[in-house]
Amino acid sequence: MARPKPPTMADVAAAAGVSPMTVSRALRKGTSASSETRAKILKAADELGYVLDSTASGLSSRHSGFVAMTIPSINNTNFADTLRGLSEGLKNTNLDLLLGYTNYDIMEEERLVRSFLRRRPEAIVVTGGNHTEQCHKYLAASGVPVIETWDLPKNPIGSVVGFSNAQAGELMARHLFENGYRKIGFIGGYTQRDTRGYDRRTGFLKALKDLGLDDTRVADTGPPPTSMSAAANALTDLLNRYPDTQAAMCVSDPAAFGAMMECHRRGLSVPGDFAIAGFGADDVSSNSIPPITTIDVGAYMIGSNTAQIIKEALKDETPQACVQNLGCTLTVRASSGKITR
Amino acid sequence: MARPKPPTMADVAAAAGVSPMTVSRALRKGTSASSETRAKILKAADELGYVLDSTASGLSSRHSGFVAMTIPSINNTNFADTLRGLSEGLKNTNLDLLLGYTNYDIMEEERLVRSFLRRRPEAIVVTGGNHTEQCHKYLAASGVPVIETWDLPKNPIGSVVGFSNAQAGELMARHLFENGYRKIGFIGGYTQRDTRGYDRRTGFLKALKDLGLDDTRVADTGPPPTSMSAAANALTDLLNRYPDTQAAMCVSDPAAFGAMMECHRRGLSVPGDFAIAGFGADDVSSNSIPPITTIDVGAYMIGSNTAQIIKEALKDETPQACVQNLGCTLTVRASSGKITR
DNA sequence: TTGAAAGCGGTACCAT
DNA sequence: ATGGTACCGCTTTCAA
Repeated sequence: MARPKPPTMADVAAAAGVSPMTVSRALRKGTSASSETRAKILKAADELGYVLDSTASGLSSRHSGFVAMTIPSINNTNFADTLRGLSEGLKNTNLDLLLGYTNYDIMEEERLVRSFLRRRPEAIVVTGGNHTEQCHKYLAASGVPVIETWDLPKNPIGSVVGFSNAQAGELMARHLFENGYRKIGFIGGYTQRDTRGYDRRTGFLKALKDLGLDDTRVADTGPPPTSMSAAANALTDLLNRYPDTQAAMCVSDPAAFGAMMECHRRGLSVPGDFAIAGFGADDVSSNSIPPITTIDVGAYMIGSNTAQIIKEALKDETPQACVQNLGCTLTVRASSGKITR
Repeated sequence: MARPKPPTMADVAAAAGVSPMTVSRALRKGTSASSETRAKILKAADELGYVLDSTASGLSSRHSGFVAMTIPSINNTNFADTLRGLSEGLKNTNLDLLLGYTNYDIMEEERLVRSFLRRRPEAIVVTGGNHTEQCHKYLAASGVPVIETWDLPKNPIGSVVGFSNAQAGELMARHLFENGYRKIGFIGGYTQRDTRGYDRRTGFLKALKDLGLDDTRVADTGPPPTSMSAAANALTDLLNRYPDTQAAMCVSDPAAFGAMMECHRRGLSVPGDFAIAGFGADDVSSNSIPPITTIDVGAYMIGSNTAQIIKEALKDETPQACVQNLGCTLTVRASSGKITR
């Protein structure tokens, strides 16, 4: 492509009648430069349409000025909240936040992490604690602060801001039990591609077993992200196989909504005939009729705490990795009211 | 921070007993290198934990190897679909896709675009056609292919893959009219922050006026993204001010869902007592009860066509900017069934 | 406050 | 197939 070469600092310097070094200083703040010279330089830069090349400045200064973050999906209230927390937490820094999306695929995550690390981010935030072996190696050897989120990995690479997905599942199982349900199923989370959903399911089923209940009432929803209609189909499947099931936890709130709508279409009232619970404190769970019992994981705080860790790490000579288990809380709503049968 | 300096190509070269130049070639494909040497080099690189510095290689080769994309929100099915289309369309290239999110704020977009352009992307994709003056200047002068999406800007900067949001609004107004509704409102889209939502509203109201109807029945929902509960409140507000309103279009499907739930809570059946329509062909609109009439904008295709344009542009000596109006289609569902009163 | 020189870590180009 | 050299565009460092 024979596109015109963008102007360089030398071009600006020539136009302003100063040395490139002076331009470099004038364009940054906190550096010594007479306001007169600076004005002249800014004018020249503007006229030329000059844009600083951070490829070059990064190479020279050894500061890329950005934080990398991988997210599984960009259609998810939860990750959106985490991103907001992180983004707002980094507002008062000079760090840009660049995102890459993995589509819930750890192979894709590996590719993405590799290409991020080549660009030498100041820190890297990943969603989840399950990575390919190679990806784990990359991160561990990267030399930059690594923060794993939304999970509690067994072998943390660096810092962690998360919660136990298994515990979230357990929490919900016990809630349904306490409300009188005994024949309880789980919808979604089969595939190991979404490790966090899988962990929730595992924790949920283990709790059922510990409570002496049947832990085989499971319906799959295909690969994540779980669509509402996939969850609706899974509910049908569950009821076909276990017609006496009284309640189900779904891997996410949108899934729970999909399943609940299927209940309604089948003439089952919720929770009168069938109780539903979700995960994630999504907008849809508080607005649906009935509102859906869910688990709130403090997604925003995951982000803001992560920002804090990054800022500390970049300040410190020898940053300490820290592991934060933020826990999660049950939000009880009408969809899982006490059993009446 | 006194972090250890990562190994460089020279380190790998020394370890493998070859010149840096040979390492450079061995690490790329499609270059001449004996398989024996290459193996030796790869081994050395792996042992040292070497990761190519694309800051440096980009500076030298003048190829950053990434496409930048700005998105307003990462909690939105529509943008997620566009991203998937773009991402899959770029799979067979060596281009990474890096995302930045603007939170529906064109000032934030300006900052983001500036920092993206400093990193010299191979192309830049922006959502929307409304930018700050400065941002427009940056993009126009960037020298890289610019693709504006999800809109039909009056002064395109480069290529465009979008549709007319105003036309989408008009389409829906005419549909409601044809189904017998005469007292019709609009929920959301007040703020100019979300230009696309604003355009839909403007087109909708203009069509009402052209049809000889009252075009003042508007309820605001605050800044985007419009939450379900904000839309529910707006519905209440609309009915308080115009109790005889028969139908409303909402700025998005989640908003429509929120408004519809509010109808149900107030004992209004949909569409019997009040008709609802949305925008965006979101999952929630096809799964809710009743399903919601919406407008499908072919979000995935916006992404895949954009990928195509990028590939063409990077191949060509003199890339041609192209403007694609993909249009949008009405999807009629039960929530806006023919008026019965 | 300003400038000159050196180099950040790679690749293009030209030799061998 | 491999190596040497210049240089990408900027900042660091040192000197004036």
